[in-house]
Amino acid sequence: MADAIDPQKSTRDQILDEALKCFAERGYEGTSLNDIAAGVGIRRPSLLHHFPSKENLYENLFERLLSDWMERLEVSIASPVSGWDKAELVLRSGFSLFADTPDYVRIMRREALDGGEHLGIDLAAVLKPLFDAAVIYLDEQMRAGTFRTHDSRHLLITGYGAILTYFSDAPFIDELLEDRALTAKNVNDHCEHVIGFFRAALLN
Amino acid sequence: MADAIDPQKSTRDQILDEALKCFAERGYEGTSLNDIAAGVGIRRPSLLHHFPSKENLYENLFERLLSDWMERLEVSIASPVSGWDKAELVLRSGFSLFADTPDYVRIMRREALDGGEHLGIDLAAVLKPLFDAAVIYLDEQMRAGTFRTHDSRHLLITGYGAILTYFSDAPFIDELLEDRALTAKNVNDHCEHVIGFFRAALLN
DNA sequence: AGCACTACCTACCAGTAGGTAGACGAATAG
DNA sequence: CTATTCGTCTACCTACTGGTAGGTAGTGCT
Repeated sequence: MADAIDPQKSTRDQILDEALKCFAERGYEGTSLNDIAAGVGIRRPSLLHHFPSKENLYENLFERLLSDWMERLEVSIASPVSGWDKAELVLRSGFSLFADTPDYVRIMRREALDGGEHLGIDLAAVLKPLFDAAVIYLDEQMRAGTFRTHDSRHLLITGYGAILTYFSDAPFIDELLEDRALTAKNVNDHCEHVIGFFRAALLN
Repeated sequence: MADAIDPQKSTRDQILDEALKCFAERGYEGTSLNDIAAGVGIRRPSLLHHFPSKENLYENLFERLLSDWMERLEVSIASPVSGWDKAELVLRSGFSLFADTPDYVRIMRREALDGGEHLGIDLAAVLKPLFDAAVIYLDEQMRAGTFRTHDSRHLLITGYGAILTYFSDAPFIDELLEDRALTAKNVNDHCEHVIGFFRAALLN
């Protein structure tokens, strides 16, 4: 059952990796510390030597997730392009971010579904500044006539759902497509589709 | 902790109602039979008198969900309108369906996230015929020039994500909107937004 | 009255959960 | 060379899980 995990990695990082995989696949309640420990090749008490509790492990994982994401997203958000190019850049960087970390997407999704019960962190509170900044940006573009008029908040929620779902619900989409959703080709196809769809909806 | 549940309802139906609520809120693993029984106001063994096992209870719930949905969706799918009117009708009936049963949406979402592990039913297999029919319909419209050209399968996945997310992730969206996502007004706003967005993307 | 049936109960079972205590061995520092 | 620290282990704890056993009211039929 133990995976071929890079033996150079510290046990702590191996635990975080394995926990990411398990929590993404089976959720917080569906994952036992024994599952994670077994995946790493140690016993549960040894795991608890590195993280004082299941909840603490989960929170560490989630903090790493959020800081990774924020870091990568802020780079593209801060870029100097404007108008549609900016929207496209953010969409593309979101796609590559999620394609690199589909397990993060699933955990994040589970957390949004639960309303963030397992966390000391308030997920929505962390993302809200980004949301608000995006609302302001979209409203400016619409006022300037660069984008067609939509309700910017609902537009963002639509985009959030459209993009994240492809990664979070990959096992389900596999069956609809009769193919692995997360192959490079399929991810790219979906990315191009979403960008084309948004362009058609936003540009005249 | 016991809710004000209509005392006329049979115990069996009260159990199904409470189970729906619990599974939607906390997931399959996160819900214990004690939780459900307590919500109904009976003990766990009495619950197990009505359903032989947790899994059986869950499957009963899910079968009711799927048959309700299929029944309501097929009515609008079978309607004689065509072109954009048909797409709009299906979108609207989907919205009213989901708005009526947001707990169903959350359970369904959890199932899609897990890949359907708790079920004898294969969720994707049930929905695939609808998916395939919709692909054929969209391809026809695009070939006829009624709709702009998109990848119809990815379009459907985008729509699936955009619509379901609003209901499944309602607790999270509450915080982004700083308002209850599932008020009649907000649901209606989101519905109008999504329809407007799809119209802009599909029609010239 | 006698019987079967429903719906509930308390008490219990084996199994597993997260978490703790304390021992062991290896490495390391003084 | 000793003392300490680190990471791991086995053995254990309590709480809770899904599920079972057996019993008991109440209902309605014969």
